[in-house]
Amino acid sequence: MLGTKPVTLHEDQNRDAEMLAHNIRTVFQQARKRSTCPQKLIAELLVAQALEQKDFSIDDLWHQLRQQDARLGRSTLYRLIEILVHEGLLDRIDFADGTHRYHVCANKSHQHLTCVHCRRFVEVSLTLPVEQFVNAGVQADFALEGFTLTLFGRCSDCRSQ
Amino acid sequence: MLGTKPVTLHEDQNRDAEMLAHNIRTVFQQARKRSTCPQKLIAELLVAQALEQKDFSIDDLWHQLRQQDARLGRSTLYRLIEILVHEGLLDRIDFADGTHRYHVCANKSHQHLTCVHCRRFVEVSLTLPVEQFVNAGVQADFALEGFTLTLFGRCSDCRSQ
DNA sequence: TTTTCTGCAAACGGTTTGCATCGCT
DNA sequence: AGCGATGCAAACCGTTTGCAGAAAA
Repeated sequence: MLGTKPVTLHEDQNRDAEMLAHNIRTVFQQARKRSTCPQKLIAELLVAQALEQKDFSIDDLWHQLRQQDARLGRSTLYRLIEILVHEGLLDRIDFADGTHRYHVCANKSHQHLTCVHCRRFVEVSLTLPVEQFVNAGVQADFALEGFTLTLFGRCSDCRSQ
Repeated sequence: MLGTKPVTLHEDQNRDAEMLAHNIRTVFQQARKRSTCPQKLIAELLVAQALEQKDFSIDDLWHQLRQQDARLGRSTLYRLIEILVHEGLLDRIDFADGTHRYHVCANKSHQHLTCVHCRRFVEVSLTLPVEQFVNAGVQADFALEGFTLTLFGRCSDCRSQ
């Protein structure tokens, strides 16, 4: 497996990472009047998370951030994360038990496949009958603004247990 | 508007209500060894909610139940609701801000249209490319067990504000 | 220096838990 | 009578808030 990936993959990843970093910085600048150390640390950490395609809880982030700055407060993290979620850079997945995890948005589709057992999830890309959605909105007298599709299943690891 | 509905509608509603009441009773009997007053009150209330096609929070239920039995405890309500959610008779809709409301399941599709402003929601029935979902599951090595589709929009009341 | 943002600690709100009591069976 | 379910109150846990102090501009 290793070595079979073309070199351009790394270049693409770098480009994506730079773009994401830029987007995060921009959103922070729009929302706040001063750029600070916590903002920088969070942006860096999220870029790393995005590269690894990992999802995370607030607590995960906080523990990692603490390793860089032991004084960074939970409330700051909540405040900054809220901004990013609101601006659509982070996506929040709610689980049936009321917990939730975040991940960096690769695109705006919000289509996920999540494991009902270990809760890991992957993004999927499906072709959906969006017109039908809009029609359903019209019939119920709703102006449609978006949608979320979550597929539930059991991943191979959790099936074999 | 009133009086235009055919008589059969009422008959259907009664039939649905009886079926639902029966289902709830059955689920309680499976899960618990004794049938009690709180179980009965909750079953009755849920049937009423289903007929009115209303969604509700735990707190809504609790306040209504209190009117019938002032001693009914919150924890009992949580415990019994959990059983019904687990058995699929109640569906829980999570909102982006971490709150959630419940409603009695009309079917197993879990397709909703929710207002981003007032959070009211209606059930919709769409024809979705389920095969595609299964394929996506196969590709990610997940055994698909179900899915949830939520459409977000703004209802007419909230648009005019 | 001014004003914004942060970190702390306390408050908050919904949910769960331990336990004595109630009430089905 | 026996034991399962309930009601109460306290614990819990993730999140939010108020405020004094730190640090951008």
